Amino acid sequence: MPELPEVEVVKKSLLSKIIKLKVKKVKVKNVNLRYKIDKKSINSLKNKKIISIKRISKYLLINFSNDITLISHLGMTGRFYIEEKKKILKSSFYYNNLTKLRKHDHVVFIFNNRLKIIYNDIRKFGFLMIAKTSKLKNYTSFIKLGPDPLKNKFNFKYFKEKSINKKIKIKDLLMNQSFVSGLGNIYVNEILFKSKINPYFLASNLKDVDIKKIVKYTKNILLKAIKHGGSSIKDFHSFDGAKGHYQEKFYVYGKTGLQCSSKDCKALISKVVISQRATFYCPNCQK
DNA sequence: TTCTTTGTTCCGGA
DNA sequence: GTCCGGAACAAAGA
Repeated sequence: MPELPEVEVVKKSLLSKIIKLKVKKVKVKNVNLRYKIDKKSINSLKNKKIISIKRISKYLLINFSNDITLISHLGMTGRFYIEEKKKILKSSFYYNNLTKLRKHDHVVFIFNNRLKIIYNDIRKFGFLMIAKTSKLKNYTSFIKLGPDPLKNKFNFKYFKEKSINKKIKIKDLLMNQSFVSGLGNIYVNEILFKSKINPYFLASNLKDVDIKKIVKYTKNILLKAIKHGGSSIKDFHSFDGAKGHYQEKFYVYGKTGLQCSSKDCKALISKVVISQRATFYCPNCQK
């Protein structure tokens, strides 16, 4: 389930492989993702060069020449993978052969050096969309996003001001993308565990010291996850098929009934549901 | 067949 | 008008 660290890892992989390449062809096998793919607009990528690749929250932005940007959100199970040329094939065969596609491959981008990038999405909750680079700031999904948790703007002062009147559970606040953008269920569970705060605790009741801990561990955990290539649970693999390894560092996510990892704590990790999301915590450490 | 999974949006009540 | 909780939605696998 791609959250900020996973999207950042995908961004870095894409940067290392396709920056400055030119699109030779786009093949759309299935238009029915979260939002229907507009074939005409996605075909406008043909002969355009990749200028830069960025991440906003959990969105991936691939900027092409001629003011075109491909916006992508991986949803639950979206991923990009790479297929490099293995042997010399007749180009007509190479560019048209779709028989080798795997199940749930939906879109194939073929570049001028014959490299292929394939978008695969089992649940089809992700999407690909074309926008004008110069108009990205007007894109409605971006307008309401809160600060990126890794940026300086996400700090104690911001958190305090925004949470002081929020009579909602701290877990719900961290999950709210207009408060801070990029966190998802997995990392919020982990952040609250490290901060020793109960997920049900009301945001307005947090003490300064609690807020400082949350801000610190948010950045800390995300950076560590990025360093480990993200978390490969369910369907996330990085670009070249390699898995991320941060899931091996989880303290509470998916650890129901296992002993808490804190020193000298014998409590078992609880699983409850908050806002229809699985929530894991240590009832002893997170009071 | 039913349940689980996630981010986002919408609706109703306070 | 604002805030908050809950439900709905997308699709597929176990």
